[in-house]
Amino acid sequence: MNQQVVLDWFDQNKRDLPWRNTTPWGVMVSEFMLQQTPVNRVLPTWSQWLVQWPTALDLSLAKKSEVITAWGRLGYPRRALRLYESARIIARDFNNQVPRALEDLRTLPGVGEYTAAAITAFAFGESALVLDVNIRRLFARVIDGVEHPTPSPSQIERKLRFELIPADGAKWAAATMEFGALLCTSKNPSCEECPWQSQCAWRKAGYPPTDQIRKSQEWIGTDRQCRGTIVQALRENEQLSLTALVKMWHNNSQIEKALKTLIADGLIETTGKSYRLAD
DNA sequence: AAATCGGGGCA
DNA sequence: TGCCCAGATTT
Repeated sequence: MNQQVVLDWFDQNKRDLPWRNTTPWGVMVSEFMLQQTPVNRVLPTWSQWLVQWPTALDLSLAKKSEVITAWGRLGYPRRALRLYESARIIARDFNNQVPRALEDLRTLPGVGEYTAAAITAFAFGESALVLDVNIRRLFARVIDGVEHPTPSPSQIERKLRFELIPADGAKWAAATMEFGALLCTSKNPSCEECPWQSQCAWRKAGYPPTDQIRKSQEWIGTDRQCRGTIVQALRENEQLSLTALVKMWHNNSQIEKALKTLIADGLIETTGKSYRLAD
């Protein structure tokens, strides 16, 4: 994969979002608001929020009723209360500075795997495995050849996406996210404008709809069938990469389980990068 | 894994 | 109505 294509596209087409140039606290507020709420609806509320409470300490001194009111119509107001509680913790335990360490971020209420990685990348400019719905959909299409990603990322998906991160991991996260949000959209993607259209696996496959793959377990098949598919593929090929195996089955978590059991049973072995039949 | 968030907006 | 949205948490 040529990562530079997306990085160049990002330089030319990125939106001028206010949280691209702000404090770590500003980034953290944006990430809370953007959890399941579209960018355009967050914009005005975010600007007003940072004028009212420029730092975590400022928010920690507010009343709960003020916080709920300022959240406006963003939805899921429990996010506002988690941000409020996180602000109090940051003010009390972190000297009013958003913590840099991933493990510290994860202790804050409302900061899950995605948000911790996003703050690492967007607030501190450090490389992190950022997997939001936009990025996951982009890779599902270009690499895996399916329309939609699975409901939640598996260990194998994390590993494969981690291996794609180039030197500037923070820019990579922003660029792929913007790409998914503006071009590789969930509905009506702009494939004709996509710089990756010639190598997109989903396009090559004829844009098959994958709602059934995503939502129906029966369509995928049993764990036993998954193991059989892997073994048969390894009989026909000397060795296969994880990418190749995932393409074959499309259900990452099931592949992951099947590979573990096959290794435990001594049927296959791995070098870390590829798999082959055991002697 | 699946439901829930005492959600909201748009086609 | 159904789908989508820079997810997190609980059971």
